Amino acid sequence: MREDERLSRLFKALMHPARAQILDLLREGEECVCHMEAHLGYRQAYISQHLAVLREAGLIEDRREGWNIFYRVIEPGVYDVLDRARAMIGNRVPKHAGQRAAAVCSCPKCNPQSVSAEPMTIAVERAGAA
Amino acid sequence: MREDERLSRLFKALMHPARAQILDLLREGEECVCHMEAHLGYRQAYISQHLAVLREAGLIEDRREGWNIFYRVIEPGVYDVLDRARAMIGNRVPKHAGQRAAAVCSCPKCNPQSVSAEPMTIAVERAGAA
DNA sequence: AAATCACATTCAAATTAACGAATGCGATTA
DNA sequence: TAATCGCATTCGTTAATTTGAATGTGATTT
Repeated sequence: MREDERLSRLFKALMHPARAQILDLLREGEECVCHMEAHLGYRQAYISQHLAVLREAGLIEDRREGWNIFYRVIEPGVYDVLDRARAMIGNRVPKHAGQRAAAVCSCPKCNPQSVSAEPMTIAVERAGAA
Repeated sequence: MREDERLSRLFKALMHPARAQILDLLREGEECVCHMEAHLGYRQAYISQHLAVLREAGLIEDRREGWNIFYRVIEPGVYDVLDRARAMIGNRVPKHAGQRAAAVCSCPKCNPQSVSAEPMTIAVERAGAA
């Protein structure tokens, strides 16, 4: 693949706001899909589609662990690109918008105590439950 | 315009190889359209279309001088983005592919001696000319 | 083996980008 | 003012991207 094609493919991957959000979410390390779903507020299939674009662009790779699939950025240099771009347009780099609203997904990383925590139902249970 | 929209617009502008070439050609300073046409080998209208995209993305601005219109990069920070991107994918930054093949266009910058040089006909004139 | 969980893929419709061809336009010269 | 120069814009067609909806898949539990 030629130089300009690789460059084009990189920018094409960074072009979409949802994909930039996903990459920002992966700044601190690998995350599962349910984590992105919970923190970004997109539908699961929608996220999976953008993950496929990022994967085919060679930016991320995945690892399965039981039910969950964890994604991580292959080359941290993407963050240099993202940060320079934000600096150019005069924006701050997001302090990974997640962090709060913890344990909203059921992956073992978000719920270290109970290896197989309850499904994504949190405090708000069915109104008429016991 | 929101942050993510501005970021998206920037990457969308950098996405196309021809536009990256144009920006690389403007590293050393302003150039006229005929210069890009001569050095990049694209048709004039094609270049103008990409210049319009770059202009609407807020990356370049133009200045008229007689017959020629000179373009320049507004925010040099784009080169930080381009260079980081190339570094990430393991490519060198192009040493502005122009420079040689000088004076192939008729703009006063390429032909400082004769303010209004002959049109783009170079050595190869009409076969049957005097 | 059947059901379930987390996630991926396919399909189709709508939007947008790319690009060639043709034409328009402002400034300059004759 | 008519012709020319350098460049911009519009138009139409083709290709790519986006996004929702539906469905498929591998690992796990029962």
